[in-house]
Amino acid sequence: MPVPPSKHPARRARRKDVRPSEIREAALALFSERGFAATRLDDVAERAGVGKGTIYLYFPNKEALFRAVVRHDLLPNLEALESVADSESTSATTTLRTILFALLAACDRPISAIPKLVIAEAGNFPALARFYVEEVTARGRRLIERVLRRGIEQGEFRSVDVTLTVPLVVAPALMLMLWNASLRPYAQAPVDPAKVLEHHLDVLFRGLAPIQTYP
Amino acid sequence: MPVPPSKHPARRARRKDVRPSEIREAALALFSERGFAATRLDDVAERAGVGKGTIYLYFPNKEALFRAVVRHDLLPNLEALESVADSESTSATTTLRTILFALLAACDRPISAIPKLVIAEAGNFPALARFYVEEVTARGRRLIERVLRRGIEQGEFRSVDVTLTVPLVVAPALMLMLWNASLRPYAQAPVDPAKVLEHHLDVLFRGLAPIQTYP
Amino acid sequence: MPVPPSKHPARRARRKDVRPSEIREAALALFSERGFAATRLDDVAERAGVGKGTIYLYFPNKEALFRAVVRHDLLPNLEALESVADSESTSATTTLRTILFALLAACDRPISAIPKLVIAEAGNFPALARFYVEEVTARGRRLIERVLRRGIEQGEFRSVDVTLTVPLVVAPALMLMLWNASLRPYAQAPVDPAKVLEHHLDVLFRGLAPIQTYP
Amino acid sequence: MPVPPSKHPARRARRKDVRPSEIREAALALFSERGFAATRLDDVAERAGVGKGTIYLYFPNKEALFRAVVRHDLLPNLEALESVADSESTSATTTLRTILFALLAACDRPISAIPKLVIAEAGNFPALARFYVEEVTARGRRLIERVLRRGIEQGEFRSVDVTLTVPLVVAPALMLMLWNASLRPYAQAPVDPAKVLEHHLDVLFRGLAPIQTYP
DNA sequence: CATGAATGAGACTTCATTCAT
DNA sequence: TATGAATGAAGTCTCATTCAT
Repeated sequence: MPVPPSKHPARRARRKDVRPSEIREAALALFSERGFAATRLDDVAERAGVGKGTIYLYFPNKEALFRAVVRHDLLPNLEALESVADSESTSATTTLRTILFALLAACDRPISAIPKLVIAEAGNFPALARFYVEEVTARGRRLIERVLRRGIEQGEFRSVDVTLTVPLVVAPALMLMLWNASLRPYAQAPVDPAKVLEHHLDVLFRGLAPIQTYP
Repeated sequence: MPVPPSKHPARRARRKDVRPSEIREAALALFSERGFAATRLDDVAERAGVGKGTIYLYFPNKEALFRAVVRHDLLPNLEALESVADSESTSATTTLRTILFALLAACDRPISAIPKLVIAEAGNFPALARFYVEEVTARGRRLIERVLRRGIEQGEFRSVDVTLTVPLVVAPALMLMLWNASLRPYAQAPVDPAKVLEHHLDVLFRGLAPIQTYP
Repeated sequence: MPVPPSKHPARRARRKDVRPSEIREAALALFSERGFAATRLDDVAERAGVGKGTIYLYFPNKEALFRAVVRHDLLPNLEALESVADSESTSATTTLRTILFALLAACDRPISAIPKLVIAEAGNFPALARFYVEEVTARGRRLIERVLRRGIEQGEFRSVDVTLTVPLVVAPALMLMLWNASLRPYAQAPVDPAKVLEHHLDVLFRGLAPIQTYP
Repeated sequence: MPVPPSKHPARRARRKDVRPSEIREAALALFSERGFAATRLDDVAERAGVGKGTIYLYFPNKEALFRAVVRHDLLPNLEALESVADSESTSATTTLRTILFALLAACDRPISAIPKLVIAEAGNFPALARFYVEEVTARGRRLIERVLRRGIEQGEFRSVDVTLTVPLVVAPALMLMLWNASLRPYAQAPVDPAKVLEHHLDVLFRGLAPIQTYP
């Protein structure tokens, strides 16, 4: 019954409102490495530098922590992308380049593991999958569609079906993200993601270029 | 004289060498739905129509079953693709189309869940990840590279860096596969994968088209 | 992940259909000593001579085990009492004596701890409390009422309100049962329960005796 | 100049020596509902309107709180009963009536749950059980014995063994108390406790009446 | 060969207790 | 004095694995 005295007096000094973030960060790191089921909350606690029970002060259970991890940073980042995309001061071409390189840059941040996690666990967490589809996938799709439409209106792209084009635009960037989050450590000679993306934009923009008509 | 009871005469009558396949199939189906950790061997056994202990007659443990599931069908399918790719009777353009539509067709088969599984579990099964990288990813990459090189030599494509081009070619097809295996059930208005792929090929081939020089 | 081989080959030899009884018996013994919450399932398992997980083969959770423990032996015993009570071959006086001494005899059996358990946990298990009230308490009450009515009709007892009389009849026996199951080990000079019951019947029957009228 | 924050001025203003009572009252209420183990100290603190840590300022641990809850009000009440019983100004019959109705009246107060609690937890807290047996049960027994003896001496009762008679006298009242504290909420048509007690006294006093001898 | 009852390590979760503020 | 965030021991329950039949 009795609990012996603890030995981490320094911990309590930290501001209590950063605890949830620290726990989420630790959880994201471990979920990324091992997936949801294979991550033990003990390890999350240790990595966050808190006691095992502390997690439960901020998250009612493991699944809720997982949801929080997935949802927390996604929308701010998506909104940042949207504001970039909808500032019409630049060409659609430049905007797409900016967006895709922003995705590439995100590969160095923990958040880049989230797509892998959601893909892996969609079957076990339908509500989360729906959230992701509606708030991330669909919103991202509409974002790209707007840019593509603007490009077509401004004569940068030929008149393609934007709905069919979105996947082509984002697929290489997403693949780099997934690759980065899962198989890259096991690959021998990694290709330079930035070069791939540059090449992708080159081929894509040629493929979308207005058809030259000669008088 | 009474005959001793014999409860499962039918089961034993089946050819014993189909058991492993049945177990692998059941396991693949469940791993696809729930992932490796969340799949119970009881459920695999039930779905395969065998007793729980029977699995251990053919696979030493759960991880080995997972490896077998991942490895079993991949190489035959890859070899089939390779033989298609290397039959030089057709244009590179046609070959690529054939390959990508073969990937799309695989989306209706259980095997299509394997990339998702490998991506999800790479961190937990390094040996499997290495196998996949070397025997599937790298081999597939070389396969596409050969076709691209042939296309360049034959004047179908302009002279691009094939290593950088491979991801562009396959990314949309892989994305469709992953989407299909995870988030599609939660999406509202699904796009037609075949149309996407057709559009992808259209844009890709325009993007790779030899640069027109005018005299 | 892997579980090392076990070391209780002999256990499996027992007939599997006695397992639930063994587990219930062990659980009843421990619940009686410590109450529901303070009883660890590990201890139940150890006492039953089975592994910890074995309990879950027969009972879905601790609460279900508790319910099973409470419900299992009650009804058969109550039915036995009812058949005694309703065999009208003897006087109501004798029948009551038989019933109360049967309750006293039950004090030496584990089942005698059940009233204590139910009283203690009624607040936490309303469904169980309702079951007990309806199937044990109310049924027992009706049983005694029938005997009392018979006694009145046969002129053994004066014409009392049987509903009000039932508690008077059973209270001392129940108190002995509760005493036995909880505080008796801590008492110094125990009174002889049989003597108490005998005295109770003496006083009770005098108190219920028909009023003598003299001509 | 700003005034430093002071969040709970009202609480601290309360006389500090009422805190323990408030905590005991809250604890008694919750222990009664749920039992010792199932009651969380958080809930006790909340109900008492204090912080969780405050409990430990007055009680070294949960068990000590339980002991305090059990012991606090018992002795004063018992003493009150004793002073009633030992004021010889009335008949033993009236005294017994007064005592039993005092017990019945206590059923409406939280203290009435204590017998249930002690019965439930005797096995886990032997020291408490011994206290209860010696200071409550035995003392109560002696109290009733004195009254019975007085009644016999005064010719109100026939010459019975008082030790054997005590349980008969108190059992119905205790049963009403236990019933009230546990199963009553689940019963359909409750009997009127006062009527039961009145009937009990009627039957008891007839049963104890001196035997009429006719010259 | 095949089975499924049995096992126990291990994970999630709770909550009594502590202590810096 | 009072608080409540933090802790970690301990309990319930799951499930991969074994083995007697």
